[in-house]
Amino acid sequence: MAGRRVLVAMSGGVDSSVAAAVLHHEGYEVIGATMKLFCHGEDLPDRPCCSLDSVNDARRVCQQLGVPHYVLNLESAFGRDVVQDFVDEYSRGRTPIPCVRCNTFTKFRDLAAKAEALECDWIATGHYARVVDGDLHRGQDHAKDQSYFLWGIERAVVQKLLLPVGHQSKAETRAVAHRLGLEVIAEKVESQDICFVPDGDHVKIIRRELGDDAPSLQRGPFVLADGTPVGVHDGFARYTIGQRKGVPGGFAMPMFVVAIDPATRAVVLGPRESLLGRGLIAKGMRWMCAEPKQVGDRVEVQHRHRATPVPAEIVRIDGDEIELALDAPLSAITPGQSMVLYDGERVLGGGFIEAGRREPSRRVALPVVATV
RNA sequence: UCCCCGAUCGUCUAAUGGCAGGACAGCGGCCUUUGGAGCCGUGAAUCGUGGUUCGAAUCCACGUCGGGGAA
Repeated sequence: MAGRRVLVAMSGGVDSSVAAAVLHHEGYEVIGATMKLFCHGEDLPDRPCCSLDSVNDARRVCQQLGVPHYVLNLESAFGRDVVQDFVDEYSRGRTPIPCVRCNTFTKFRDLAAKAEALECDWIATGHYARVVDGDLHRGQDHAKDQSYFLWGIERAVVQKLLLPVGHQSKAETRAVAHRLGLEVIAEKVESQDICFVPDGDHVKIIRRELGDDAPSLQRGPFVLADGTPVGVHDGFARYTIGQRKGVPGGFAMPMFVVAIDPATRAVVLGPRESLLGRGLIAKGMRWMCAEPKQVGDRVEVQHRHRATPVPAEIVRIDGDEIELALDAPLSAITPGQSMVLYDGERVLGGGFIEAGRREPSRRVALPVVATV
């Protein structure tokens, strides 16, 4: 093992604080770093992460450990890579996944670069995932596993990644926090919602960035698959595939959002069965494993956080685009969301969902190339 | 300004003289470091005014609103 200097990304929450404390006690030379990603107004209620209070909590933990603490300003890059993408995706009728982009670009690229600059040998976070033999694995506690959000990390960065809480449950993490005397943060509530959306109202962010006349915020029709209008909505950015809330009632069965068409601003509704897909196409595919899989290989696909992965076969790879044939149907395959490929516990890679297919995707018979 | 038909929770509907029920939407909670989904719980209606009846969403009269109708 090379050096023992580690940059710990500290949000001020329990998990990353425990990560820092554990590494410190194990003899690592810990440097705490809190990222400043955006600027809220002053009078926002206390939030579990990314607020001024959180920066203070992270600093206090570092003071208690007797390690340095830095606040790194990554606001402009975060604004471009995460916030801008967030509003762009909604404008295109897709559903963004900011946590993945934040991990991919902000935490494990930009912050990793800072670690490099600080001559750190390692980078650590409080994520519930594990690094095993250079591969990223699910967190030991599957109920808390966060590997779904981490598929975009470069393999080279994974080699330098330490995830001290990945082998334990949340309850154990809290217990460790108490044992190590981190009473300041031991019982902080879980962070939830998107960190840069203060009150869970993502429409506000879109309005702030694009103005009141953004097309995705204008009224538009609810239609059935055959085009029959069945109501009016207040902006397709308020909807995502598989959504039931905010859909007009009066049908014999529950109706869900099946598609969003930004051109006509139509939100298409259908019954639960119409959400099922047997094929999946993703772009921006990144392989995290040492040897990328090939057409014909079998993998397990997870198409949303906390979904049960299904077995699938890779039927097509074109550059960073991949197409999968699913053994079992998945519900609500949503453009813009992540799909992550696993081999059991091991994360193989992931990409952004481009489309789902009703019928199973099939492998195109490859033309036989003359053998040498 | 004559005649028909219709009007029940936000929506679609059930109850045809006997406790106004259901589904979806809404709201609250659980779950969750995206958005959703799911689970549990919960508020919500007989167009109005009279009349008949032990009892009216239901029958009668008038009115209001909506749809239809060849002096």
